[in-house]
Amino acid sequence: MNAQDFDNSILPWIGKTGKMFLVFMVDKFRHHGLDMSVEQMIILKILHEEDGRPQNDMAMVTNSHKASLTRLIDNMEKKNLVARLPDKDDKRVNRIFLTTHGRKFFQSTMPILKEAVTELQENLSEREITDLINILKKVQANMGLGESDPSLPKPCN
Amino acid sequence: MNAQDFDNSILPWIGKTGKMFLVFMVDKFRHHGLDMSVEQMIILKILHEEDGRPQNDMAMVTNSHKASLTRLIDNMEKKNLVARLPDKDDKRVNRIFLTTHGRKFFQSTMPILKEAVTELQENLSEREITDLINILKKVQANMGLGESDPSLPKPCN
DNA sequence: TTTTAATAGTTGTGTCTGCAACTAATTTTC
DNA sequence: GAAAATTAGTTGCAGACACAACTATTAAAA
Repeated sequence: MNAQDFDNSILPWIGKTGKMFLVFMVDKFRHHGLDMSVEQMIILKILHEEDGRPQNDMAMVTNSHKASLTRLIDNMEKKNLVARLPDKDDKRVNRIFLTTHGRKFFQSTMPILKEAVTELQENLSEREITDLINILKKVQANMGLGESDPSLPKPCN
Repeated sequence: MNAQDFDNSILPWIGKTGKMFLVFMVDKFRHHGLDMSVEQMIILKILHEEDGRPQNDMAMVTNSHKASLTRLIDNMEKKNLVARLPDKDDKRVNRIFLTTHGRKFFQSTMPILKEAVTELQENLSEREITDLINILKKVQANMGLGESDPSLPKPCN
């Protein structure tokens, strides 16, 4: 394993593209005057599709630690984007709901997301887009296998 | 822009793969008993290729804010992986050098990186690997263009 | 040359992240 | 039914991140 092999592998490209993506998105939000992180956007999107999900579900879907979700939801509650409501049947469970403001806010960001998609995919053919997604699915599967190792602490706990 | 369009774009795939990658790498380091973050590994790799780079250079290369580099290098100095040495000609500049321990440590992680590459690329053909890298290059170029907008605060300042 | 501008780096503040340890509630097991 | 194990969530602690404001040094402009 020399430097050449490493640079010709997908590892550094996956890593750098992911990092650049986060910067790209935050810059885009800021440029439109939105005080919004990518993580908060993901939460809004999930709730927009299925409101009232348990907090623990959100941790699973977002590949985050449950403790991270606690703080993220805390901050979003402060901004009046979401609200915690205790589950009626299971008192341990917090269900997260979009507030009216949160729903309106998310809808107002749709044009920005659309703009981001357009810019990201500029100069990419339809074929390249589907190829990229399919290959990334394989890469995700490769990374996901490790989670099934029972000797390791599982994420999202 | 509906949910379907969004999910069929590369945006969520880039984002999720990037996040999974960070978790994957940290888990791998931890599994081998290494207290090491991806960011620290990148710094070690850069210095291994070109020792004594100015701190500001490192911020540019790693797409990080210079303030982030300050703390990252702080932590790596505490672990005796790198050392700051002031530039002789320009007293503003800190040059970062690998310590003997840092160099040895980085070399000991090479097998782990090799293992990570192998796992990431499992079930991927040579063609898919080169395709993925080439498409990601285009995506990076698409994200990089925004940086040239003079009205925006530039990163790495 | 003296003032002004640009550059490198640090520090304060706040967000997102994970891990470990904890509480409270629910299941399982005995 | 009571004890033990599991689950959901919070909190303390710490690493990594960005932005703004700051110091110190160097370069450019007047």
